[in-house]
Amino acid sequence: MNRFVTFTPGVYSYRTMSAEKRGPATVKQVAAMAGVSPTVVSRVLHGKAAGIRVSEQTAIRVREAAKTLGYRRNALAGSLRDRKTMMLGVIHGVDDSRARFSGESRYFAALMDGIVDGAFEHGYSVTLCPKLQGQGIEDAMSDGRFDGLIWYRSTTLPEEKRIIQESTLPLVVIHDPAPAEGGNVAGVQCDNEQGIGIAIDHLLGLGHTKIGFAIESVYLVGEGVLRRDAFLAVAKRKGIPDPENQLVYFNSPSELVPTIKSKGLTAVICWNDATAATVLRTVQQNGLRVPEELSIIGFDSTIFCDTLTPPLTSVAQPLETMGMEAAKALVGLIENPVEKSFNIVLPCGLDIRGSTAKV
Amino acid sequence: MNRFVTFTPGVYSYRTMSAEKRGPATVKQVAAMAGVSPTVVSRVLHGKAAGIRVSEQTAIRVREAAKTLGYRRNALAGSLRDRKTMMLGVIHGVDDSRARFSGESRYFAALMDGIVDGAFEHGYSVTLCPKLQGQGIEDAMSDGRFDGLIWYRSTTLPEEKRIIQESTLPLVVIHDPAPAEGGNVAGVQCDNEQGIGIAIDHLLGLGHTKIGFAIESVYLVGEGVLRRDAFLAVAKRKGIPDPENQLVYFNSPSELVPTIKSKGLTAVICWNDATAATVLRTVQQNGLRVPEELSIIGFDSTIFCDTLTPPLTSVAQPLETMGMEAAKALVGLIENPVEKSFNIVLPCGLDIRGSTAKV
DNA sequence: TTGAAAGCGCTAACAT
DNA sequence: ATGTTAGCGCTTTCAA
Repeated sequence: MNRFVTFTPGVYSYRTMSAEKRGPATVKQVAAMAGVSPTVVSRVLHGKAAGIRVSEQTAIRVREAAKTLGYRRNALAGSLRDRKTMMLGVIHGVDDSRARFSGESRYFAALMDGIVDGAFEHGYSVTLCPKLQGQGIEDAMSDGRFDGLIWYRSTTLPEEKRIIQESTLPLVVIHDPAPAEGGNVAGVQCDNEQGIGIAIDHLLGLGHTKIGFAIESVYLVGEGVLRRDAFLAVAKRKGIPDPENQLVYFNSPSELVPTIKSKGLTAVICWNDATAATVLRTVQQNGLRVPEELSIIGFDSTIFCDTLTPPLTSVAQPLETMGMEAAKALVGLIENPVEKSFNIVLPCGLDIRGSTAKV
Repeated sequence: MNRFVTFTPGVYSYRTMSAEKRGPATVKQVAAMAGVSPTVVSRVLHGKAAGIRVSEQTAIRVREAAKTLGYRRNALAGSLRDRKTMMLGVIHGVDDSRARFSGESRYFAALMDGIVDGAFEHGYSVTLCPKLQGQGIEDAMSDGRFDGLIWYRSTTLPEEKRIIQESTLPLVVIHDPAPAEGGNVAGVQCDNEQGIGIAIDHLLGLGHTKIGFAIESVYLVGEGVLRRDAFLAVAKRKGIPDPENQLVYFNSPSELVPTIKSKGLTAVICWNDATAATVLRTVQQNGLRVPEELSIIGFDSTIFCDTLTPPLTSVAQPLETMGMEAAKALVGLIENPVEKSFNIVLPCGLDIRGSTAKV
């Protein structure tokens, strides 16, 4: 029995198919109206130009029917069949809350601008997934909705490492390096060492030699450790004597001024802007003038650098570029899977504001 | 013939089904392993507690098989069948380019924070759709991927009005009112009249009576018109004489100072922050001191208000709230469609900075 | 309590 | 050049 009851050539009984269909017309309906099979409709409307093999006459009838019926391709059905959704998922849990676009830090906003630009350029949509709503990352990884995932994270839990390694989906991790094991994962990071390097160069150029690196002990994980190690490596390379002794670890701001004075520092690089703001406020409260008596450099160049007095000189991550590269790398992994994971490391800039001066 | 070759009870020959399956296991595979039909698996794993009707024994076997196989529900397949995706689309074309998260204006960033919070709260994901990549809004409306759409727009083309009216999908328009005709559409706007109202009250409180409203002629469309009309209405209501004559339309900044002086204005409300910045710069260049000789108020309270000298007093839209309300309204329309369109109008605040002072 | 069948909309593979 | 079949993974009848 012919399932397409309306196929009798020339007889357009498509109206009988389903008087009250919600939503847009389907290939089946267009086929009925044009008096052809759904296959032909699919070929005319979506087939790659190469192997269409449909008579021009038929094609015209099909296109007309499609137009009349207001046909739109159902992307969901196509995706299910082709296992291709043209959607990238962004997981953006940071600790226990989601990253925010607005607020003190332009971090996530700039990153997303890059991601979206990169994705759109290749025709992919970008979806923000609720991480904490029962939809864990492992669900997002395997519920079929995404061709690939971007994971913006600031901490590395062991549990997460495992998930990343076992991912079956192309994955880009922003901030952390991709795990050495496991394929089809890319990492995108800024070059902490180079970033600390330009900060130190800037200070050396201003005549400083007693340059410290400040970080709350509690932040000695993840990025904090990376930047501290970067400081040690670069300082050593630049010939700064005994950099280990220039480290300013602290638990409470009250420890800052004594430590800075006892080490005789004239400049402090802080592991991020928030810490720099703390240092700035604290030393000022203790009567030290910035930048006259102490130069301070932050890291991240968040938007509130401008709101401090004096405005904070800070190392700037190329956030938008990082987002863009992440999206591009992900599209690459999707379209050309690779065996080995790899990392993309991007150079930082230095936004010189008012918190640094000649010694 | 039994399609489920492995159904012989107790015989777990699921391995024969498909030795090399990419991606996660399916209900079929779990069924084979547990020695039941896919129907039962679906019922155990996803069925609403009410009508499950499966023996506890079987249920346990199914759950174990699911765990062993690492089963994950394929959201795509479910969505296709149920016509429910739990995804909201965000169209954010502004003129010819997409809205940006970072940059001078926190506009879109704050809006998105609200949208995402609102959506996540109800378990919906949020997808940013490329508007200009051949995927017009009409495609997004009917490709089956979204349960509803949020359209963030700053201009109103007639063509777009038509699309909105004819939308078959629940739709929320941010910025413009929902068209009177056509159902299941909501509009979200800030209360321009109330916003202008608090600006005027602030100025009246400072002793000003010669209060103008400035806008480039070219912006006398959409929101610009709404705010001008709001100014006229409020000014009239507050008893400011002849408000029509306090309007400062201009094509070039050079027209500003002569107009302001000829009208004898002591304060100017500008239709948005960018225009306010132009007015500020121009009058200062002409030797007028702000706020001593002229008070200036902007509209939108964008982040660069703080970077001007003096910092700009400005009417603030409740952007995050607007986004949140938009998402909630959309979820409402999805889950409980309404016949008539409606609008949500939210009150503005006034961020008082340094550009206003006693007359 | 459990299973078979059917179909969401699409298209590649295989006829004709 | 065009049509039939089958199946992506899921779940809701309906039947046993």
